[in-house]
Amino acid sequence: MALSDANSTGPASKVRATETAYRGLRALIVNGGFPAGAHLREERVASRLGVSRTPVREAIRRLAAEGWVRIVPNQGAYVYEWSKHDVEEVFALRAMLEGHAAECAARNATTLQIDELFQLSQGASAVLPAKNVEDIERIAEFNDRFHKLVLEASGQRRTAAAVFHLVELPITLRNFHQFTAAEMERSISQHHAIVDAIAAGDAQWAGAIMRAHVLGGKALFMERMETAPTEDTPMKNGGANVLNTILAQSEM
Amino acid sequence: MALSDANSTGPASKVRATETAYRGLRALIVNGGFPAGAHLREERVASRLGVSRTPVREAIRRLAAEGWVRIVPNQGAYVYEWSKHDVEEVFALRAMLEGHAAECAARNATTLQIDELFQLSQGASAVLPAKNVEDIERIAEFNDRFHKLVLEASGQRRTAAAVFHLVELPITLRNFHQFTAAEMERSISQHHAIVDAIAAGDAQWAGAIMRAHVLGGKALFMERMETAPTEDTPMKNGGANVLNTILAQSEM
DNA sequence: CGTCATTGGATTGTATACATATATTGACCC
DNA sequence: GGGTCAATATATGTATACAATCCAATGACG
Repeated sequence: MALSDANSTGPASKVRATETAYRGLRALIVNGGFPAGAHLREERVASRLGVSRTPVREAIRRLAAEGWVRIVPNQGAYVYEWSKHDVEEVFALRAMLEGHAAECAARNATTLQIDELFQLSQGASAVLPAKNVEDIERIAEFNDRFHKLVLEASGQRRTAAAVFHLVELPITLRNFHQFTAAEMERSISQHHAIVDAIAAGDAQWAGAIMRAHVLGGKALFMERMETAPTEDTPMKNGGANVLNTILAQSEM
Repeated sequence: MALSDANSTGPASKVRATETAYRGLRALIVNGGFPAGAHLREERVASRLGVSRTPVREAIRRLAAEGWVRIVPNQGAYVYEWSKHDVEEVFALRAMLEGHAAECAARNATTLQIDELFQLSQGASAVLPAKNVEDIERIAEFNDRFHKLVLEASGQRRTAAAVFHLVELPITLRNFHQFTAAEMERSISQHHAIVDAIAAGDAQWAGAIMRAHVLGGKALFMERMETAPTEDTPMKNGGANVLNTILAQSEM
């Protein structure tokens, strides 16, 4: 989907080339254009994305900071592969960091922010029951903004940055597509509870729910993971990183 | 100190320019060459460090990812200032992340790693009581390697990266210089306890001590902070960022 | 006199050319 | 025939030239 744009050889419409490079390269990694372990030749990537090496270099550095690729000095960048262990680590970190953020938000959030959180969780509820893909997209959007806003309301700039870093706006949102109706409902109801806790100023409560919420997402994610890979993907080049694909099929 | 090298206009010896740019620019920020809020003009920085704009750009991106500067598209980078709030956030994050890492290390550490941890904490003890600056440097070195090794032994790659990110190898080590003999002894004895806990495979214990250890460092740090700034530094340009100076007078 | 459009300077964004380091391949020697 | 060394090719690291963008100052118009 988003790939069609990234692969186009023509000049990248009118947006900034560095953004084109970043999104395009990440899409290529996620969708298997560059499989795990692949050596990212700058020029090759550049021509493939229709930009020059400079923005590609910046994109690679950024992806390295976010943990997608590994840079070897004077040798280049190689794409990391996501093991089950990596996924577990990411969820554990998110539970810690977002839980902490929720605690801080319970102490620091402004009434305006609380109100917006309320409206976001209400907005998601209003869509239920989701009937089509469009509905799901809307819920995902609400979900996305909700988590972002909690991080913002925490006033913990570095915590927020660390979470973004981890897997820029990751999993919870992105695998919403695979949620069942019941799972979706539960997730949204947890959002309501988080708002309540923050509004009440109860830090412990807010943190506990958020941690449970994230770890709940992890459970669902791991469930899906068991079935997807280890099938006919010989871990070589073939069908790309199924795992990566699940992780961030974002691209706007 | 390290500034003399960073300010030299001559060609940066023979090492990589990108590294020169990164270290030099960070040193300039830390030591007040660019005060908080300053606009980092790429060309100006480049000429000041004796390299071209390209490595400077990479350095800026890297510093942005680490939270030292803020990038505004099409406008440039501005150095962040470290408020008391920031310091508290960083210590809170470190307590969480390093505590978590200690827990994982208690589960995953190899006997070899445990042995090395033991030797590192023993090595620091052997230096006590510290008589001169050189002794303190050696203890700081042991301390540094100890914390790094715990992160490595945790097997949590991303957690380790996040901690590095936070304030690349930060505070604990750097303000060792200001510790009293008693404080130093206590810190090292806590290292011993951490090794014991990891060796025993007791995750909860290891995590608890590590958290206490980091937060103890925070208390000492905040104590020193009260006295240093808010004196005659009108928060403008004057005597640089005292806070930043304390935070990372690393350089090597 | 205040507000808005225009123009000029300065700065970032991007592309490309050049320098340097690494990996590979082939030849030569053992 | 295998191993080592050297030469070459390829890729990254760095510098610089050019384009697009933004900010500020200035002048015109209401």
